[in-house]
Amino acid sequence: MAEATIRDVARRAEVSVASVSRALNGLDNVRAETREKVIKAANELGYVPHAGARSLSLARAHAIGVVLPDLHGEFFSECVRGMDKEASRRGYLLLLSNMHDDSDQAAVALRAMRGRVDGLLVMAPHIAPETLEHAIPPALPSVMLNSHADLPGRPALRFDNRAGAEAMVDHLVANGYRHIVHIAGPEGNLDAAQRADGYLAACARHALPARILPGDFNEEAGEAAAREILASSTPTDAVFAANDMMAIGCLHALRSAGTQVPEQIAVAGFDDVPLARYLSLSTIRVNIAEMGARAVARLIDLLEGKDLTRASETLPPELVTRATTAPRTAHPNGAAHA
Amino acid sequence: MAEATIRDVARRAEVSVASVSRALNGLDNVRAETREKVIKAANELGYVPHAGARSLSLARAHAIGVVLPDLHGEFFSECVRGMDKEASRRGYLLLLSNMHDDSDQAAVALRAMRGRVDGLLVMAPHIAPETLEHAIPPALPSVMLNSHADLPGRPALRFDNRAGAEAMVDHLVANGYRHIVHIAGPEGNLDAAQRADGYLAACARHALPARILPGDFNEEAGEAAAREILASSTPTDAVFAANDMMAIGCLHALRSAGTQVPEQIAVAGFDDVPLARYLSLSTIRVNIAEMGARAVARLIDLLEGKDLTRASETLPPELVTRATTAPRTAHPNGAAHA
DNA sequence: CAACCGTCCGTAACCGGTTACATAACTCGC
DNA sequence: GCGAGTTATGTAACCGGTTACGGACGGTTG
Repeated sequence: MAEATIRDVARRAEVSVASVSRALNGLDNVRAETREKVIKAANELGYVPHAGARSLSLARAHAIGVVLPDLHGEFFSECVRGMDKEASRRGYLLLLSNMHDDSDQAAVALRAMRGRVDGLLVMAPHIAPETLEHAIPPALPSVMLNSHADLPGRPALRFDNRAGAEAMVDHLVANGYRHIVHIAGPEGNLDAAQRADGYLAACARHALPARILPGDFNEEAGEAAAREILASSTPTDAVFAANDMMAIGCLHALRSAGTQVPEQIAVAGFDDVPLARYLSLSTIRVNIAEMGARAVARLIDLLEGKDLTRASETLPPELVTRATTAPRTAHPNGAAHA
Repeated sequence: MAEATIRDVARRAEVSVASVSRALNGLDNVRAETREKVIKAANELGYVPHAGARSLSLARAHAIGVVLPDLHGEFFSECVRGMDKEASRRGYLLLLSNMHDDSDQAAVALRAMRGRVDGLLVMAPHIAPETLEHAIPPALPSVMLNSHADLPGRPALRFDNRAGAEAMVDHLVANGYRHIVHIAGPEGNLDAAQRADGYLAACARHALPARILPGDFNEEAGEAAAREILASSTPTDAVFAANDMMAIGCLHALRSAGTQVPEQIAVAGFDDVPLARYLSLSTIRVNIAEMGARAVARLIDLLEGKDLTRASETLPPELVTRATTAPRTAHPNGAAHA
């Protein structure tokens, strides 16, 4: 019942464990005949090496740990998909762990990785850098994603949220919108804060009034914001939500209330989730899959000694203009499909 | 630089490694004073146990391996999310590995799990059962998801694709549609085959003509099918795609061509991806997250000796009716938003 | 005081691999 | 026929934990 070990193979092939190891790992100091005996025995026993034992003696697990917060829908899958693609291309496995919003739990998740992975990918926009630094086993190489500040020795990859938000405001202004409301993301979330900053900066630059409504990255927050906007007396001709899900909630709520989008109020989001395309929602593309893949690539380079810079990277944002922010002056009636 | 080991802690606390192990694992045969010394030393050194070594001597990794095929978008994230939720609740980590369509690669992925995980979750609707059985390390408990046939000793969880497809056809018929075309999934895919079966069975039951167009689960296939339908002289009043993405592709292509949905042609899908709700697409809900969570629960029960039945489960499908299959007779013009 | 018991702790074996080092066997040159 | 050099192989230590086993110690009992 129990799986065969290297010693079982050695016994059956009538050689030593060292020879089995050498033969199966393709070292060249093994007689061809011996190698064949070993391979035959291994096949007969259905021997599969015990990766745990292997990584213990090699001090190499060929796995990388991924610690992510609770991500909204597609974001999560895209991120993991990008990571997995690069990881499997380079022969690594991904060990996944969700850290929920609590920082103690995060510490537990991070510690659980010790001794099973060669390095860590950590996305924790909601955890203070000192807390994080303390929670990550110090000798584990790691790459941070969307983290607050740089941790010493740990490269970070992040999106230029601020530039993205500014680009969107610029776009809205260029298309004739002047009263732009921002629906913010959750308090304490770095992405959310940077997007709000970019919005404020751009408004200031254009000498436009700024108005921020609270939100939490969920669709319902977008709906609530729409109600608020419709009920309020402040004039509003565009809504820029800190993420697509809120923009979508807002879009639906506005349309359900009979408001024409974009004729009366334009709507824009951030992230470019697949849904956005179907709803013709203008947004800022955040290629999270690529970020994941790059993070893995950086980490593996680091592990294999190929990355000596340890520099952080900022990925440029990309403005995606669709029908929900069509130019204010010209608005053909039914140009709403992808 | 290197991480502290249990021996470092023992040295600093001036006790033996055995005491350190006992103290840190909460065994009761340790004097309170000793335990404190150990904890103090461990904290000072920032000691984190090496999970790999631990699992080697305990023969328990507290991790479960997940081997999935290339899943389309949200399906993947939902599945992993459900698994992760249950796994982290019960103190297990998830080791992820994509197996692409190739069965050799699948074997590699499965073997790489040996010695790292206590059990396996395998979704492989495209791999022959014998091949699979041969590829899974025999002593690894595992739960199959959507697999072809039952493997001995390995419980399987699957959706009742056939019943779901029948339910959708029944619904279309009840709503007055008579010329229903099915867009099939990829050749050799079990889900696809069962859905097609259900479609054929229901058509036969209603004495309706059946017509199947080829597809591959991607949006483009849905678009191609739409063109085919529009170009063909065969009358068609409803399209039932084997998954939502194809239905969505078809829906867009039909609308772009000026066809009214559902007035001229109804469209239905399968899966109920989040997008479906926004597009008011009728579909069969496949609660993949719950399936993932259940699979994890079953596997852990198996690992901990709580599940003795090893029985397979079939999860019932759920029909979700929305605007794209509204009754044929009454079709209010603009009832298309969620 | 000896016998006995319980508690706490340390030594060393073990999990399943890899590999440094020692050794054996074999070739080659002289 | 012998030493040097090369190559294939085996022995045992090691990776970092856990734990069976036994010893030391102190307290109780007869």
